[in-house]
Formats: sequence, C-alpha cells, structure tokens
Amino acid sequence: MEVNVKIGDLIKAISLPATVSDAIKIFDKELAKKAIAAKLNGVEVDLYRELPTTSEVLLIEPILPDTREGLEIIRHSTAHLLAAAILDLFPGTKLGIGPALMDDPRYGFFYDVIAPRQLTETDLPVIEKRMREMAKRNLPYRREEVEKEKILEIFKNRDEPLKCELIEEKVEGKGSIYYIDNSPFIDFCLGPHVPHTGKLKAFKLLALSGAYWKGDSSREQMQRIYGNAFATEEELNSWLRQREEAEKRDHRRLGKELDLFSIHDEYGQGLIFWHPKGGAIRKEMEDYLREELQKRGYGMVFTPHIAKRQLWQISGHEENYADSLFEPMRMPEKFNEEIEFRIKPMNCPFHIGIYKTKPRSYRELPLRYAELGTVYRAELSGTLHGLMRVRGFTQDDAHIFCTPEQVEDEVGACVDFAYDVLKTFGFEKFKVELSVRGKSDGKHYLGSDADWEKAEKALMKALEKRAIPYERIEGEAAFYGPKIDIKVEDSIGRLWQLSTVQFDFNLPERFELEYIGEDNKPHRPVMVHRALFGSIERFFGVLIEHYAGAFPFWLSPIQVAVLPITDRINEYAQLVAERIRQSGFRVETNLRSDKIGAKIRDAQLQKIPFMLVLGDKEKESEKVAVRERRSGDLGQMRLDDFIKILQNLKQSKAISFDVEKFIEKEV
RNA sequence: GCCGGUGUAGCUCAGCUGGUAGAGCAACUGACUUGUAAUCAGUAGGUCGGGGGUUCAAGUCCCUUCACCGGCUCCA
Repeated sequence: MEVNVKIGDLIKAISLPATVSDAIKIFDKELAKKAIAAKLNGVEVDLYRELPTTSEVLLIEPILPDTREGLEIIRHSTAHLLAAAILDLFPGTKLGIGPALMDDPRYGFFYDVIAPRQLTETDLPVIEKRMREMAKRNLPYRREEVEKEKILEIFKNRDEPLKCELIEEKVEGKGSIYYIDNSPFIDFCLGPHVPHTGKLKAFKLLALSGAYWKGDSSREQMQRIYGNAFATEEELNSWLRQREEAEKRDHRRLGKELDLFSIHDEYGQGLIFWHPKGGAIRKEMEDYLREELQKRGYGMVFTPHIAKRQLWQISGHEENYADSLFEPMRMPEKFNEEIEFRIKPMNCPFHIGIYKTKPRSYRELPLRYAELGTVYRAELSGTLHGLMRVRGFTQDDAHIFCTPEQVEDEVGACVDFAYDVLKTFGFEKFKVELSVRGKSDGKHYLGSDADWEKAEKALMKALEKRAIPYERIEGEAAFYGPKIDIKVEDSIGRLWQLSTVQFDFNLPERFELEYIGEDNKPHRPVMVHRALFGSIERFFGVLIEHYAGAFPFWLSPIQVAVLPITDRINEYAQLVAERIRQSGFRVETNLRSDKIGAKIRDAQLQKIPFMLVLGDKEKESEKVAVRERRSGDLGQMRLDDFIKILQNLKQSKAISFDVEKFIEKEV
C-alpha cells in the first residue's frame, strides 16, 4: 500500500504504514530533523501522526522552530513540560489549562494548577530544574484519540475535576489526549506537540500568581505559573534583556528618578501628586489641547466635583456602576439639611445640565462642550498601578450634542482630532476598534434596533471615509451605545488604549434632552462622548514609557541646562540662563563646584535636551557651546542663534532633534 | 477584593541559623576651579511600614493591619 506525498513542488510515493516524519525524511533528512511538527493538508499535526490511506496526494508542510507556528508549539509543549514537572514534584496537583501566549509581551505560556500545598516563588527554580532534567531525557509526547467516555474515565480516575468539566464541554464523540512518556502527566489537548522534550532547550519560569478558574471570580482560585520559551537560548536571552530594558522605562521608576510625580500611602492610594516637572509637561499638554479645542469649535466648560446624589440616580450611574462610585457624603448634621452628595465619576451629567439651561434650536447644534474634568472612581486596591490605573484622574472629556444628520461628520471630526493629537505626541502606529452590540451576549442594551444600526453605520462610515483600517468587535459595546477606540503602539511595541468616541442612547433619554427642529417640533439630540488622551494621568504614564523619560523638546520639564565650567563663569551663566528663560523656555543653571563631566552626567541622566557648556572662551566671545543629549557636542554658536533653534523646535513640536537640520541652520 | 511576594536612611540595597543597625548614591560643610557621562575629605541622617505577641533579648520568629510589586477579576 502506497500513498503520494507532496512537499514543496515535489511529489513522492511512500509505502504505508508511515508517519509524517517518515514522509519528510524521504524528501530531506535534515529537514526531518529540524521540523518539530507539520501541517498535513493544512492541519497542524504531530510528526508521529500516521499517514492515512488515500488515493489523493497528501500535502505536508513541515513546521520549523523559527516560525510563529513553531514557536507556539514549543511554548505549548513547554507548558505541558511544566505541568509534568509539577505533577512529578507535587503528586495530587489538579490541572487547569496551560496555553501558549503569543501576543503577550510579558510571558510566553502558563499553566494553572491547584497544588496540594500553596506554591511560592521559591518553588519555581526547583520546578524549572525538574523540567530541565525531563527535557534532557528526550521523553516523547504521545497522542491518543479516544472516545469521550474513555477520556472522562481517565481524568475521573486521576481525580481531575476541572479537566472533566472541560471535557464535558468541549468533546463530542472522540477527543485527543497527550501524555509524556515516563512522567505522571496526561492532558486533554488538541496538540500538536514537539516530538520529545529534548526539543525544548530555552525556557524560563518567570512568575507565580493567582488566577480564577475560567476567569470567574466566584470559582476556584488557582495558582498560575508563567514562563516563556524560545527556539534557541540566544532568543531567550535577548528577550530577557529586552525585558530588563522595558523595566528601566517603567513610569513609576522614571517618575521618581525625574521628579515628575508621586503617590503617597498616607494621603491615599491611586491619587496622583504632580511635581513641578511633571506639572510642566501637563501644562504643555493642556495648553496644546485648549488651543486645538478652540480651533475646532469646542466651548470650554468647568463644572463642580460633587453633585446631589439624585443626579446620579437620574443618570443611571448608581444602578449601572454602583461598584465604582464612592459612597455618598452628607452635610454636617447640625445644618439640618438632609442632602446627600456624590463625588463625580463622570462629567456627562454636568454637561447635560448646561445643555438643559434653555430650549435648544437645531440652529445651534452641534454644541460641543469640553472640560478637563477630574473624576473619582472607587477602583479595587489590587488593580491600582502607578499612573495607569488610579482612583482620581482628569479626563480630557467632551460631549457633543447634535442632530442625527450631523452625527457622522461629528464622529469623523473626533477621529481626525484624535489622530492629530496622538501624532503630535509622537505615536505613529494605531489600531482602531469598532465595538458594536453582540448578537445575544446577555447584555442588556438600551436604545432601539434602528438606533443601533444607524449609530454603528455612522461610526463605520466615518472610519471608512478616512480609509482607516479597523477591527469590528461584537459584544464589546457599552450598554448605552457603540464606540470607536483608538489604540496606539509605543516605542517598544506595546498597545495602549487612549482615545475613545462613544455613542450614548442612554443619557439623552434619561435627561429628556430636546431640541426644536426645522419642523418646529421637539426632537431628541444625539450625544457623543469623546476623550482623546483618555485620562491625562494615564496618557502621561504612557508618554513617560514611550520616550523612556527623554521627552521631545517642547514637553521637556527642563529644556536647557546651563553648565559653567568654573565659578568665574557663574555670573555669565546666570545671564545666559535668564535670557533663555525670558525667551519662554525652562532652564536650569548648575552652579555647583563639580567638574564639567559631572554636571554633564547629571543633565544627561535628567534627560535634558540641551546643555550649554560655558567656559572662559564662551564668556569672552559671548557665545555658548551647545551639547545635545543624543548628538553630543555641537560646537559654539551665538546665543541668539541658539534661541532661534529652540523657538523653532518649540513651535514645530518636533519629536526628535535633527542634527542635519541644525547644521544647515549654522551655514 | 482574591492568590503569591516585598516593606531597613531621600534613592538603590546588605544585614547567615534572634544578641538592640551598615554600604553606595543623593543632601549638607570644606577644599579643589576644573573643557563634554562621576574630584577629594568630612558631617548629618533610620523608634528597620504600623500595632500586638513569643523571648532574658526581635530588623530577624508568630499574629494582625496598612501600603507596594506580580497576576486574576474589574475597567463607563
């Protein structure tokens, strides 16, 4: 019995029985050695898979370790190796799931377990050591296809209730199980896997954490062990180095080192204190934004931080977001006023208040209200994270009230605005998501089907008109309307969700908003929420990490460091600094009696864009010697010329300093 | 909130199996007067996150509480 096999452009016959691996061998022995799995007629299978009897030509594509598919298999197999080692060391451990992670920059795989005793971080090296021992023994991964009842029986006998639950849900008829020879490990799994543990050469266990079974906080709390694996040791090491680099740009660390902001246990978790240097950056952000808002026809509004409790009953915040609202506060008892207030979790009801101060005509729409509104939300303590997740933050919030006809243009204008802002701050890569209703995801959506259809269409059209590629995500919409989210990719490839444009069917209803149309009849306006930075705190955090603290000139808290070489020059240095300050730039003078090298190092570590090194030569010629933080020494020039360069950089909001351009200016 | 870890000077950290605290940097003072990433010397600085307990004796062991870190859940 023979079967025809095709690899690449060649077709060869092979006599059965034979495995995928055998087939690859007759084409290319080296390839057969390198491959860790293969695709058989497009389906990923193990190398040990028996070739079926067929008159058709079997297409085989070997999967190599240096491909994404190969890496995924390596990571998945490493997760199994991890579980095997744990079972070996801690008999009686219950297994959850153990997938490969391909899009998480932090980890490459995990396995969720419930061990007979709580595991701690000190167990990780022990487990990893056992994994290495098992890897060295080249233990084969075996696959078997069996009836559902049989699989259930196996896992029931092994007392694996969670696995049984999975099998009940996933298997119909037959399913596949894997085991590793000479190990206590059996898993319910689709595969494929590497042929044997010897193929796993570069892995590392990284973290131990808690995880709920099926992500459900009412279910068992398991322990999750994270690790990563690569095809080669070099790749693993380079990944580990990159990880260290990412740690160095952690905004919490840089926030301290650069004196940008602080958080105080004794004043409250998740509450941000902006220091002068962080404040300088925030002021630039806000100034820029206000200018843009003015140009784009927004009205700036300012509203209180608290309001009567009933406002949030009308708005629906009390019923929909009860968990994230701070408890109500009361007037002092002796006042004898039975009023309850709440601190605001959102700005929208206030903007609605302004809208409702008088009857509105279609002629005044769209009305665009913008506010840098500070809101407070009762986030769980375990979720707080530096500037990224806080309990008090300022939104660059805006609400647009318009007619249904205007909404597409308004949404489009928001998207344009968002792109302009994000690009100005140096982001170049974007990922856009359109979140719409799910078919039947159990969520209770407000608004009629017709409203939703119109709204989704308006959002879609706005994106398509601009040829912006987007991903449509069903079931991710808020209960009150569909939305567009814009994510940016930072300088080390991480995605951050920043801007959002959202429809709201809920609030116009609840607050009974109206405008008088051309037909002299009342109509309900459409309301669009929109934030570009999202939260100013969070955006700031993302900026810190994106630039690793080396902000573009226009944002830098200190833009110029004036560094006199000796005390003799101090007076001249202060003169120079004052000129620069009066020209509108943030400047610092270092009058300490350090050597110039130390002063430069200091300024460099503070990531100050320009240093002026001033000695006797500069004083006599009334010039400045300019050093740029990245390009180094740029030579002498007249102070006025230097200030012109600064003005140019400031005005253009240049992201980076271009030496070429600078030298042209010199000539 | 849940699971694991951590909490020692402004910062980064050392302090073995319990014997009442140490380094580097920063700060301050003085000397040096310096040409593109760390000049030298000296001084000061801590009720070891808080509370309770075991012990003759606790930074070290136990309990509790707070905060932070890594995750999970959540994220309008």
